[in-house]
Amino acid sequence: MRILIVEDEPGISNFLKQGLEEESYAVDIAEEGKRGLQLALTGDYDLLLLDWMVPGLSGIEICRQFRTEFKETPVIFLTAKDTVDETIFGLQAGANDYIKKPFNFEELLERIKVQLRPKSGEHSVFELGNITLNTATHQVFKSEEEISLTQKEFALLEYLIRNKGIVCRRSRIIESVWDIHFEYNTGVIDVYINALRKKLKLGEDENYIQTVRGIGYVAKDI
Amino acid sequence: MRILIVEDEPGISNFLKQGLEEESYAVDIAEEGKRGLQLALTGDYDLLLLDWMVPGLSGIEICRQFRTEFKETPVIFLTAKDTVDETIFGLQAGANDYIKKPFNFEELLERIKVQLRPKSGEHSVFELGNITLNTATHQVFKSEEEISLTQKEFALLEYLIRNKGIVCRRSRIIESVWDIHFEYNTGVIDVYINALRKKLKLGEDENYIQTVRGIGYVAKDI
DNA sequence: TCAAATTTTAAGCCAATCTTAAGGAAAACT
DNA sequence: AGTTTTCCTTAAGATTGGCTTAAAATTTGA
Repeated sequence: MRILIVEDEPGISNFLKQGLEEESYAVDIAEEGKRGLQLALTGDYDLLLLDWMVPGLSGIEICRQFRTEFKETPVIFLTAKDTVDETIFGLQAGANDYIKKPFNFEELLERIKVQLRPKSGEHSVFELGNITLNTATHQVFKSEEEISLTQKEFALLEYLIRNKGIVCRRSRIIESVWDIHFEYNTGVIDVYINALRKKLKLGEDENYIQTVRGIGYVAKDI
Repeated sequence: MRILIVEDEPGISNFLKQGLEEESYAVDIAEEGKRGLQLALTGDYDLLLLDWMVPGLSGIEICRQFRTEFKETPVIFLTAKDTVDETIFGLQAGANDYIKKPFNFEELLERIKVQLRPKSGEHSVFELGNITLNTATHQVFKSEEEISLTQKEFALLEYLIRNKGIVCRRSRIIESVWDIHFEYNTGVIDVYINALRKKLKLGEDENYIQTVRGIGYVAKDI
């Protein structure tokens, strides 16, 4: 996996280069905007790390021009700015994620992994036992039969299936599916799990959505 | 791992408590500053989450006084304020990190893990003989077989494994796993040790959980 | 704008889990 | 050996948390 860093502070870029190379990424550095864009367009990278402010061309501008050519390659911003406005601005420019300086390297690494994950073979079709979920067409089938799910039902099922085999904690589910971060003294999850099990007509031997008492739920092929 | 939250808004603190407990931290809450400081100084916590503004004593002041006694224990500020000045002020008071409200629980969790990493050893997978315990997925395996444990069973096993080779006193166990600080004339530990041994089907030659008469228990790979 | 579909809240019920308690077994001490 | 202490084991009561349902709130679509 090849990563391009566009960053004018040698301290930061070298630190990143070393750390990422230890994780066996191939890393190039550009210290100036135009050079950065040139490399980005010609260098066949799998991911871009752009500083918000670089001499020559701003990270934003690099991202925008880069996006006209490469639609899929993920871009992560490193930024000292943290107002919501500018974040949104950055994301509109086509960035996939951003991370605030000073940042934690582990965290950056996690975000890089998240961005690279799709490339290393993510399909839009997921399976769970005899259930098929297609995120592209937004359809769910059980064996041959199509199951009609509402948005939330679909989102919940998708979350569980994407994390197949991993116990999903309630707090995570409520954050990821409902985007609620505080005060969740709510029973929505239960209601939707119930709806899913019902609509999917999970029989005795089809316990694909198991509850883990006190923690949450887990999807299993059994 | 024991965490103290000093926060006067019950909505936030309860949300945090629940979320963190699902991640198997032992959580106490103080809603008022002086009480918070008192607990912090006496409670043997591994990490403090301090709200910037709490009635009684400000988070800053709690942090400063706490630091005169405990140099190592990490402190994270929860703050609605986000100006650089105040952040620096907070960090000078001895905080290890700060996070702005409204924050994302995942992010907070990451930061907590970063702070606790040196102590906890970074990994979420622990081993004891042929037993594997994964705190991230909340699963336990013996050889290939998955063993289903309840919350308390899991917490107890985790505590013992994290302290592998170290004899764990009953009083410590009851503090860390049950969050009981006084009055431990109770037989719960015995009951749960018994349940663990049973569920893990520990045979003659698999005495991974040994009792130390008069003191407590110790986990050993043998 | 009104009706229908979806989402969320709330409450009672039930089952899993947690805790207590008590009798028996094993170890340590006299 | 007898006594005492500590631990193991079991079972029953208390508690918690999840399931289910129905109704209220919200959103969507005609």
